[in-house]
Amino acid sequence: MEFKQIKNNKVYEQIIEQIRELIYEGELKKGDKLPSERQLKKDLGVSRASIREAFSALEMIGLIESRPGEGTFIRDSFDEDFFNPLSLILLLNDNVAEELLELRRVLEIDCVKLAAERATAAEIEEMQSYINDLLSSSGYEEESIKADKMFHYTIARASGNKVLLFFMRSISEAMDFHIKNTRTKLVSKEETMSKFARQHEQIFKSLKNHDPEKAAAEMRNHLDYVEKLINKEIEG
Amino acid sequence: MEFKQIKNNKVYEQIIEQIRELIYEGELKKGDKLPSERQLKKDLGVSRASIREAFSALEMIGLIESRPGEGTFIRDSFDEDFFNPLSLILLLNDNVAEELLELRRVLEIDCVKLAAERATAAEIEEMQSYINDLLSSSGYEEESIKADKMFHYTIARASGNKVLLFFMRSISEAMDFHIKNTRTKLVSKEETMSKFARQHEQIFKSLKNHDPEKAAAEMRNHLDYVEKLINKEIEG
DNA sequence: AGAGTACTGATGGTCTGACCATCAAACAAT
DNA sequence: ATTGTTTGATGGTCAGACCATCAGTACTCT
Repeated sequence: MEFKQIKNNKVYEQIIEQIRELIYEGELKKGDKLPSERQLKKDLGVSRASIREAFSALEMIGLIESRPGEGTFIRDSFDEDFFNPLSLILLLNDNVAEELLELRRVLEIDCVKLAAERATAAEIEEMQSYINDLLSSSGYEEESIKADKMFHYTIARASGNKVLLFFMRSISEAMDFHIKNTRTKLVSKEETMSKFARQHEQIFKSLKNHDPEKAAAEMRNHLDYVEKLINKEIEG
Repeated sequence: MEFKQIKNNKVYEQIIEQIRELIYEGELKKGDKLPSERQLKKDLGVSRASIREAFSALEMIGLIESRPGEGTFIRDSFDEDFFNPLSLILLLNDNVAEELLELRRVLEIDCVKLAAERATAAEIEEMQSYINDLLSSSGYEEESIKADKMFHYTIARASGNKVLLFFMRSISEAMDFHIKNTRTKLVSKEETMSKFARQHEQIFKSLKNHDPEKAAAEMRNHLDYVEKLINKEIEG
């Protein structure tokens, strides 16, 4: 005898499933407008409440966007600034700080290789400005942190791989909470920041010369230093 | 003059925000039971509908789980089998197939390095079994695909980095849709499968000997071959 | 005493109908 | 041509109701 697992899907999950399939089949594309809640209520034979549960879930993951008075639309890009739920989930796991550090390391090194091959003139110019920011902002914690993050972020963007960029951002966001205090302590030291700035410059030079291996080596060096500091700070 | 952006957060978003903060502060941990919807309704002064919208969103991303008659709980692990919303978002982007391939390449190579260092005896044994499956399942498409996927999946798990495993799964799921048909065509050829099996064996040997660099090289070789086939299939 | 049964209360799941705020478009007034 | 006004559709929120499910509890029967 063989029994099939009985799955008592909730209504809102079935609604999501249908929308999902429409996306797979290409019937729903970026920017498309979904039917109104009241229309869907008729079409699907369910209550508006269930539809709204489905919509809020889809909005949470950044797939759709509801605008009062207008309607509900499929988002046209996922690289905009929306809350990334991944970081929330990562929060709940133990030892996740170490794993995040490890993963960031491998991703960032691959990232800088790709960036060295593909970075455009505009992106290189942008990186230069963040290096300048870091040099001139010594003493101002917030500005320093921002300049540091933006430098790395721009590298990720210059990799030309949006999925990679998305992953890097998820990791970065998650790390912000796990290592928040540590980060502030690190950057508050004048000496550390000037060393960061110099390392960034080294990475940047290799990027500018489109030398992937050199850039990777410099990034490795930079991350070694960062991780050493973090470990020292964590362990006391 | 400087104006601040007015943000009229929806009620359900504010509820999520509060839960989020409770997690950050450590007041909510894995397996914890949330207050009932009716209790939260009183505490927060909102309707049950809004609370349910918040909950369905949190359930979508796999953070919580609602069980009728019992209550709502924080999930105790995110590596179980829940629908991964990331793959849905990735579907909407153009050229994402190429980016996924590129990203999988770099991640999988780093993955196999870590796995070579850390794989346990049990995991190595598991890999061996999937290699045997692949050898013995020639001709049966479904079994071959499963054996192939499980081999790679086990490597990801053996890396010991759960976040990395999570990312690999997201990529794998997303790729399944973008390259679904292609995959089936690839595996249907007897010749291809036997070659896959041999390459898996090479990777496995290096893993067993805990030789990261060799394993990475073999993986690179394997992925080169796979990507060559995929490109050939896509272009005609 | 032990095992099974029935009741009860709490919980999530769903639906209905209502009211509000917002927006776009058509229209009216200047 | 610009500025208000109206109107209808839409999303946002709420209250109240009913159901199915589950965990105890009290009860019954042996």
